[in-house]
Amino acid sequence: MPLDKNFFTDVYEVVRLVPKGRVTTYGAIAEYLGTKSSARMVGWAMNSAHSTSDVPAHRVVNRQGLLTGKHHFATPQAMQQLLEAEGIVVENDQIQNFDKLAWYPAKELL
DNA sequence: GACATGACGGCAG
DNA sequence: CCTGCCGCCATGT
Repeated sequence: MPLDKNFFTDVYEVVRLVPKGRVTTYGAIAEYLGTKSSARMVGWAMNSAHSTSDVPAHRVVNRQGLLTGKHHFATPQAMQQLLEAEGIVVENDQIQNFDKLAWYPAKELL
């Protein structure tokens, strides 16, 4: 069990801090961590987050507000269902009012 | 050890 | 406006 997952841990923490009914993006998290160029790593961290029940990965979407990672959930519907359960409107895997729901740790959590 | 891929994003053409 | 490539780091084959 490598403990060098400080990066991952940071990602989990930020995602966990996302207010209910809000969503964040891979780029936002990456930028907050200083590795904005490595947005992919954030996604990879989410992959690991799958084992962590404390990480609401469903609140993490890409820059377009598109549920790109829904396929990685237990079921492709789980992500959208969870989002809708929080009051977020999702249509065709696309979050509506994404610009309003977007939560940027580097800005909001400033 | 090298090549290909991945829950992304930005820039160039 | 749309398409394509590169960068970034880690993992799998």
